[in-house]
Amino acid sequence: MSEKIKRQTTLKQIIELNRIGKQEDLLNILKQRGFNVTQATLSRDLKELKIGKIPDFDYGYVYALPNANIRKRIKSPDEFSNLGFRSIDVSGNIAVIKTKSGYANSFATIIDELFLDEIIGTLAGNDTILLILKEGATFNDLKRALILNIPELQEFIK
Amino acid sequence: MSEKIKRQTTLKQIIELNRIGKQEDLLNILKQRGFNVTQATLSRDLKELKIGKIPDFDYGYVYALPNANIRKRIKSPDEFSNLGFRSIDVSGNIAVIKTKSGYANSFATIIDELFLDEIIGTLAGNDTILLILKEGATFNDLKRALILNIPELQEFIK
DNA sequence: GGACATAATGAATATTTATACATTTATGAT
DNA sequence: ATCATAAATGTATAAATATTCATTATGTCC
Repeated sequence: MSEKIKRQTTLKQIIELNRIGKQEDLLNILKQRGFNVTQATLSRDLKELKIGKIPDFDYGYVYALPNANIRKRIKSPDEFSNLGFRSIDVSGNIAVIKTKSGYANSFATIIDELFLDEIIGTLAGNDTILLILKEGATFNDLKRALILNIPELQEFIK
Repeated sequence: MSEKIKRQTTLKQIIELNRIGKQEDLLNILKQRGFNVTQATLSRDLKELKIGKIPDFDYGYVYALPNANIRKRIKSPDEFSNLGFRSIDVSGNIAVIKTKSGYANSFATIIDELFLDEIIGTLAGNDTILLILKEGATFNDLKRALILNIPELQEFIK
């Protein structure tokens, strides 16, 4: 897993478990965990992860994960171990994911529930999923978003 | 209703209907509507209303209502039980219609039978329909045709 | 009405955060 | 490998926003 992905995964954990109000605090925690980056990088990470800042009753403002991610962490961690993922390719604004026979639907459901901005719709057959990309979204955007949300895919996507 | 409540109500409306990235823009819109306040007051309003700022795909960051408020504006489930229509989006030459679970097929059949010039084919899954647009047909062409034939859709397509 | 308390607001400022620019590092293609 | 391209990051700074402090409005109790 690339350093960036590791850091962003850690970041999600931190924000999930704490109420943090400024990037400076996040930086310190990251530092404790061995990630030495600057505020600028952190700011970019937060943007990529779609982490927002919302008013909190007790504290002023705190960082919060987007709904999609919050939902995702309810799922059992090993749910992804048997996704049946085979490959992903893209042509124009359509991405095609191949899965093991019969796995397309369940995999597509998982993707649906991520509510990714990059995807405007999915369609699953038996072992094939079509992802219709949003206008302007690139293959790389999609891949990054998928890996961000399903880190297990990292090794299968290049 | 006190001036403050009026202003905050207006504020929620504005944020619900627009993608706005900074308080300055909000201030201008408020001004147009007769509310003359400063950025400081606006900042306090946003905090009271628990309005946060979240990353958006196209724009950088946009203000967003807390989840509780967002859910309110979702139409009652039975609103168009006859069709199950949820939303329509387009990317390139493909339009994607989302329906309630299980409704895609019947809705697609209805569309098929309209024999619209703008559509060269449809494909339905469980809750998603793909419409392949004819070369040269725009999203607006499609929307116009759909509304013309299924007036009930009028209010859900903008 | 006047006196007191509380809420609302503005002006100025400190804090926080995004981003332009430059540089380095990784990734692909031939 | 070598070149070309894109991605990742740091530095410095601009942009955006929360807050401090002072002032004005809005009650409410007598």
